[in-house]
Amino acid sequence: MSSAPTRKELSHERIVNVAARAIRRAGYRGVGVADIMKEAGLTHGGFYAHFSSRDALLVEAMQRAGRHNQTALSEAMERHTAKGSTRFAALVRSYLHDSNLDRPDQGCVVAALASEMTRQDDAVREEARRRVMDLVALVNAALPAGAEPGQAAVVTATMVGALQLARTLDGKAGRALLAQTRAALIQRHDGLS
Amino acid sequence: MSSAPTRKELSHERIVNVAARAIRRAGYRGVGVADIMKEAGLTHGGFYAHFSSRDALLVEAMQRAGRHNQTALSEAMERHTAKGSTRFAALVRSYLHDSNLDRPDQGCVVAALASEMTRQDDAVREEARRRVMDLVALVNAALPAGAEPGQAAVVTATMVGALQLARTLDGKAGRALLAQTRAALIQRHDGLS
DNA sequence: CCATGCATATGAAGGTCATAATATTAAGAC
DNA sequence: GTCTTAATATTATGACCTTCATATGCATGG
Repeated sequence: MSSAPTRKELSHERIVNVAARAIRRAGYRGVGVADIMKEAGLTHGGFYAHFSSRDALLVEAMQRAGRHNQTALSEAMERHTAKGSTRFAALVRSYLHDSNLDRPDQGCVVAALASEMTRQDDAVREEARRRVMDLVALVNAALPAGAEPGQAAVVTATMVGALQLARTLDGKAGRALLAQTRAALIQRHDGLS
Repeated sequence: MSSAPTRKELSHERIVNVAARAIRRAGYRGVGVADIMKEAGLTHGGFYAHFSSRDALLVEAMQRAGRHNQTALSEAMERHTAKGSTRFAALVRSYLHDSNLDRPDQGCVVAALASEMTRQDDAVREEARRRVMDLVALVNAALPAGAEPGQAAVVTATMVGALQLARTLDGKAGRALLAQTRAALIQRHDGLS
């Protein structure tokens, strides 16, 4: 299975990776099947040899995006804890980094799609729920020991909301909002800066 | 102007009110011109006698929804401060009330559309920015005197994110997240309760 | 009270773009 | 060299935004 990826599996991977970026950049409905296939170097005709429906692709794309987010945040935590920062501060600084303002296609999939999630049908919605729960779990694991239960959900909501509002406001105001949110979260849950 | 509304003005009002609910329920792209006109008791043909484009309607609809939100929150604050609650606690309890889980078309327009705002073109995006700024201003006015500058933005982000995440999670988990967020915000910024 | 004229709404149609399905061609394995 | 896999090209079907010619209805003046 993993030893020799067939040509079809390689194409499948490419399509999913392209879609994982596309939905974060343009939303669930922002990019069509034809565009995604084209960006993956294929034509749209063969799409249904890979996925049973457009929604099936969306589910895989969200999964892929979520996995990328988790590894990126985990790596950021490893990197900065080595430099004396706490895991939580590293998480907050990475999640709310200014670079995420311009590149939603590489940022958190939950923040990129949150307000559209409730409008998808069952399979996509279910995957969206998992993405939210995984993100809360990651935040919870990064919180200093002894934090009250439920704080992880509140922190997650704050980060998701802040990223969205900062993207809606223009550059300067957006960066200010991100900075305020970073400072508030780190001060509140870490004590130190 | 305001003394005798013409027939056209009445129709216009109906269309905008319908659209203000529709975009919060289904998203910017979720409902077509024909659907909105139908729900307003008209046919889609005459749409462009009222609005120069679909986007022009979206701008007015967001404005309308925002105004409704502001008055609803203001009224909730008036009502509950009379019963001994602080303005801020009343705001948080109203914004994050459980009833908003099932009725996004009556809740905050920012929470309903935040992740889609960055993908609209100029006019709609500009109005979206105003909606965010107005919401932050409302929160700021409700914060106890002496709050640090910038706290309003963080509180707003928390409320917006919490409502979105709670809607994505199912009923029970969603209500739990809302409750945790209400408690955290009120305890943090009010001291009491 | 009726007729006239403008304001307003109707319903059909054009054009674009989307998902989905199918037939055909190209490529690779045994 | 045949057989299977995979991608291409084409088509069917249907939404949706927008425009336009036509019809309707309300208000105002005679």
